[in-house]
Amino acid sequence: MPKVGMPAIRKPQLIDATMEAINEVGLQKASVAMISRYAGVSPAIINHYFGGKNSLLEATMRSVLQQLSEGVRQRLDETDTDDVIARVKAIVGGNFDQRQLDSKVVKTWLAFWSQAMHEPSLYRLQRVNEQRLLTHLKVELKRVLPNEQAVFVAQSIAALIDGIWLRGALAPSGIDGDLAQRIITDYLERQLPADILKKYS
Amino acid sequence: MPKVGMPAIRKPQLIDATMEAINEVGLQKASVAMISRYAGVSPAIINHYFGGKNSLLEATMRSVLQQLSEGVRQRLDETDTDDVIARVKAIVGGNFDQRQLDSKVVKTWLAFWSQAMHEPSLYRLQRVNEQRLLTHLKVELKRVLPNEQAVFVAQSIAALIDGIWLRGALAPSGIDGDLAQRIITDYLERQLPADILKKYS
Amino acid sequence: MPKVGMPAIRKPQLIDATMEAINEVGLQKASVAMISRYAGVSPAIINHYFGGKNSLLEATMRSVLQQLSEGVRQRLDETDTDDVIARVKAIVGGNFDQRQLDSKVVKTWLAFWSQAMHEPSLYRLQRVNEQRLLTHLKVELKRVLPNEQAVFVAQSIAALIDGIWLRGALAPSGIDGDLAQRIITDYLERQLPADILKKYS
Amino acid sequence: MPKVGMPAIRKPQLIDATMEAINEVGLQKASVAMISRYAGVSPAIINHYFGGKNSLLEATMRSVLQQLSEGVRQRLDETDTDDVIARVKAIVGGNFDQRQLDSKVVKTWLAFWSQAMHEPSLYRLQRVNEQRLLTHLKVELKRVLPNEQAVFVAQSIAALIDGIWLRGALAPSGIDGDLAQRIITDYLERQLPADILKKYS
DNA sequence: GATGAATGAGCCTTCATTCAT
DNA sequence: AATGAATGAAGGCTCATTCAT
Repeated sequence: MPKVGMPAIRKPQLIDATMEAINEVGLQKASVAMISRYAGVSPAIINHYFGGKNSLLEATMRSVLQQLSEGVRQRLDETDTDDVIARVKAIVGGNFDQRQLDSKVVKTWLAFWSQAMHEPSLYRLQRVNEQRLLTHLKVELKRVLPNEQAVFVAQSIAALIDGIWLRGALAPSGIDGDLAQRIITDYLERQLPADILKKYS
Repeated sequence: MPKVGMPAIRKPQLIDATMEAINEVGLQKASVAMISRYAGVSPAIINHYFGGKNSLLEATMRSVLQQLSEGVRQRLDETDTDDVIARVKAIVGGNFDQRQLDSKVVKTWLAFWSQAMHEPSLYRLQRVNEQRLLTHLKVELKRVLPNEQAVFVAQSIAALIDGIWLRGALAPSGIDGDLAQRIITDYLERQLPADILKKYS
Repeated sequence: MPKVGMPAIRKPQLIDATMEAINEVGLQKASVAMISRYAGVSPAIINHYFGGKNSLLEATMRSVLQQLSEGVRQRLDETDTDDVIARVKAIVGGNFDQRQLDSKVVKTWLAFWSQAMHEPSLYRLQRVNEQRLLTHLKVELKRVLPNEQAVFVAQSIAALIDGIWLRGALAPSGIDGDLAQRIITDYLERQLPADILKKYS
Repeated sequence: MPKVGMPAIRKPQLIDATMEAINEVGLQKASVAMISRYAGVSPAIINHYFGGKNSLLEATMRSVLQQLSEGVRQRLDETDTDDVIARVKAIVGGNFDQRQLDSKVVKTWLAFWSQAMHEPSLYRLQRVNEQRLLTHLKVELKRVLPNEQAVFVAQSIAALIDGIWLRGALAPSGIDGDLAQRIITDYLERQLPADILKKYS
């Protein structure tokens, strides 16, 4: 009499426990034993559901990325298709969503970022994510800027997002989402031609 | 009389081997055995000279930070004290120095960045470094911008530096130092008042 | 459902293996690897059940002390409450019980005796044991001797017990329990007043 | 230009350092490095002068035994050849000499006692010492007691000496030499025939 | 004589994983 | 489905010893 639907319960539970463990002691010391303890289950469960620690870590990262991706998509959906400034703000806002600023998530992010350089499976996930951010920005900017400048500005904004996030991750005061918006909006406004600016303000 | 002066030879040798190991397999898997193999010495030597793996890692990070710090200082020394734009460029240049872009160094950086969140000793080193970059920038910018804006722009440029560096670290093509200079110079020029700009171009 | 109740099997098994190892090569060289080999299990099992080598050693000592304590208590229980000479003999007998004279146990005892001076946890156990012997003797002797002499005689008998035991531990012929009884009984008879003696013989 | 007479300086210095190390952390943790640190010399010195750690330990034990042996011999030399009670007291006194009660010496003794069971070279030294004490006592006692009783009493006194010493070694208050003399003298007086007793008191 | 350098062996412990139940 | 039992591999570290100087 196997209970049905257990995977749908156990998997998120274990992914959450993984992030908690990483938050507490770092990826390096987040052992299977500790993760399972956080989840309140036996260590063997992890192999049962994920087939190994590596798969669990990959699933955890995938979960974080998905959350980010959805945060951005949602905000874009709620934005006027033509209001470029608002759309960029939506993208920035999605990247500084409250859930993304949780210590647990931030540390998990950073851990995977470092880890990704040595694990092809994580690397691919990371790359897709990086490119998606850039693509989103380029799509919007190309509608109001010459092609070349659009790419240039997109790269800058992507760098600002990651840079502010990274520096905030290390700061004792945490990541300041509002400051991020102010910095990036200011930057964007200085790049847009006067007529576009006037149109949306 | 015994051989003397070995520490001066062994310590840098071991630090270099540490970076090589991190470059190859990541901090997590960079074991004492592997590091000593890269250095061509016995594993016990690490404890002999550093007293433990942790101290070696700390020394390695310290070494990377020092190299960065010196790169910036050198470039600043070669720059006209009054030319703010040139001085900011020097700071940026120091952060994108050829030695800092070496794969070995980049991966070591990132590994420590992630690790720093869970090891107070590394955390402190990292914080000092972060603050130093910000301070350097603020000192220069305050001479040409109102106080509040100077802080704002300094934070932005610091974020751009770290963001471009971080995104480049993950990109297969590596970090593009020239692009960094162009993006940041462009940003700075859009922030400076017209009269200042004219003066230095 | 997993196998259960293993601790009750494994713990005594590991404690016994520890004594065997100490018997064979001494406490100093009794490594976790060797102990687990004697027990026919993997070295990791020791940490699984005891959480470390030190705890296993402490548990081993505790086991020996308990065995001794029970041996004395049993013999006292089987003795007439009023027959002081018989009760002292019971105490001596318990200390020279066959199980306490086994080479394995003797060497373990001696090893811990030496070790106790530098490990507080072992020291406490040892002290309790020492004091218990003395107390047992004093309780009995005070019923037939003036207070001061009772203490004096109790100390002497305790010393005789430990001294005979210690010297026997080192002798190739082992510990001679009968001789111990004769020596101590003779000593006691020479200390007791004539009327008491007559009463119990 | 080798300095001459160095062995005569270094060897006692190292033996003393060994006892200090044993006193501080126990035989088990008294490493060559620590001993040499106590002696203020390089670890290699030990191999130079003793050819290995084991030899140093053996020499240390030999030194302790010699000191004991001399203490007894000296006191016997100062005693009337015919006064049996005084001679036994001399033997006891030698075993509870002030130098033998030093914490450093006591812990060294006990450490070796335990160690002796597993190292033939130490075992032999220990045995010789044990037998010498017994022989000394028997020689004296046979002059005033029937052969069989003399052996019996000698064994008892030897056991008292070792027992009091052992129990005192573990007690926080240390070894009480005076109590030892009182206990043993009392015991002896109760064993001696009345005429002998009268003769020497 | 004396020492710093260097090492190989071994130790305790941790850990991801497998398995019988 | 779930788990306690068990393990082999590996990790960091300590240590006695050797050697060139």
